[in-house]
Amino acid sequence: MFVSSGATILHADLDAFYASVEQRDDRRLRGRPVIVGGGVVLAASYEAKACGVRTAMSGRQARALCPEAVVVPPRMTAYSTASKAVFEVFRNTTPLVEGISIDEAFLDVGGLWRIAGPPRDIAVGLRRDVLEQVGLPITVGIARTKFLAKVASAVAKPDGLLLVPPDGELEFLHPLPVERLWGVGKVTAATLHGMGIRTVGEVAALGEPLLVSILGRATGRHLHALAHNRDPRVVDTGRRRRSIGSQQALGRRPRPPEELDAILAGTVDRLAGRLRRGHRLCRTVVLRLRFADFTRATRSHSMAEPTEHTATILRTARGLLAEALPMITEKGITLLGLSLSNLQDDRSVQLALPFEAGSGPTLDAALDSVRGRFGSRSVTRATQLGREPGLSVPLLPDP
DNA sequence: TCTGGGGTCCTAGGACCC
DNA sequence: TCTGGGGTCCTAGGACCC
Repeated sequence: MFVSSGATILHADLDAFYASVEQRDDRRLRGRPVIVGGGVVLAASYEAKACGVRTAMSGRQARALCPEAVVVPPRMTAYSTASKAVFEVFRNTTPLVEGISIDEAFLDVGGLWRIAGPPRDIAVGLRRDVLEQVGLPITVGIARTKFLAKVASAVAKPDGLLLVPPDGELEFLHPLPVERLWGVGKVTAATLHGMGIRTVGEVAALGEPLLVSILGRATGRHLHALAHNRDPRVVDTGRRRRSIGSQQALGRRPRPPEELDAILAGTVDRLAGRLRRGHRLCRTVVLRLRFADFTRATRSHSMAEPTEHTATILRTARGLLAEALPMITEKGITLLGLSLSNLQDDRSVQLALPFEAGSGPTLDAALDSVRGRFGSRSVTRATQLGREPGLSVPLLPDP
C-alpha cells in the first residue's frame, strides 16, 4: 500500500463557532462584537476577542472589557444543525473524517491526489464549500501529522489556511510557546514556566526521563514526543463516544433534598433518552457535585448489567445522591450533574463463552465461533464482559 | 472574576483473582 | 506459616480540551 509521507492531514476548525452562527443568522450582528452566553462566555466573535473577551470568562468581566458587545443567549439547536451541515461538507470531501468536537475535525486527504489534487487545493475548496453551503468561516491547517495540523490551524486563525511543509516542521514548531502543545493547560504551563521553559524547543531540549519526573509518566512522554514532532496517530473514523452526561448549575440558594431529587430525575430521563436514541447502554453512573466553596466531588457506581432503562439508572443515581447528602448539607451544593459511562452497543449479543486466558479457547477462536453463528461480516470487535466468562459482541447492520 | 456544559484521558489505591 | 507477582476492575480525583 502506498503511504504518502507528505502533508496530507487537514485540521478544519470553525472560527468562533457559536458567535459566527449568530452573525450569520442576524445580519445586524455582523462586524460587531458578539458574546454568546450570559453568566459565562460560551463564545466570542473576533470583534469581541479583540477587546480581550475570552471563552469561559464571566459575563460581568466580559461586559466590562467590551461594553459595546451584543450579548445573545445560546441556541444549541442551531449550532448542532450547522455542525451537521459542515460535517456533510467534510464527508463530501473525503470519507476519512474524524470528528473532534462540534466545530472541528481531522480529514485525511492523502489518497485523493489523483482525483482532487494536492492537499492545499483540497483545503481551499473545503473552505469555499463551507462558506458557500453553510455560510461559516473555517480555518484549515495542513501537515504531516494530526498534532501539527492542529497547531497550524490555531496559528492560522481566523479565516485562514496554513500548510506546514514536511521539511520545515521543527522550524515552525520550536519557537512556539509551550501552551501550543496539546495537553499543556494552566497547571502544566505554570510548572514549565517555573523552570524557565517557555518554548516548545526548550521542552524538546529536555530529556524524556526529566520531563517524566516533572510531569508524570503519561504527560511527560506525551509532551516529549510532541516537542520532537512525533505523533503517529492516524485519522480514526470509528471513534465512539465513551460517556454522556448532563449537568446543571444551581446557584448558591439552598436546595431541599426533594428539589435535588426532582432535578436528578429530569437529568436521568434526558440522558436515558439519549442512550436509547443512540442505541447504547451504560453500566456506570457517575454523580458530579460542586459545592459553594468550589470544591468538587464525584460518586460512582457500576451496575451488574448494562442498561438504557430510565428507572434502573434513576435507582442507581438516587443511591449515589443519598450517599452524598451529608456532604451536600454540610457544604452547600451549586452544581448537580450526572455522567453515564462504560457505554456499550445495544445491538450487542452477550455470549457466555468460556473465554479465559490460559485455558479454553483463545479470543480469536471465540470470535470465530461467533462468526459461525452470526455471519462473518457482523463481528468486528469484542470486549470482555466484566468478570464474567463471556464476550459482548456488537453486531453491525448488514451492509 | 466568583465560574457553563459537554467531553477525554491519566493516576492511584484497594479489592479480588490466579 | 509466610511469602510473591501479575492482572483486571472499581472508585475518586484531577488536568485538559472545546
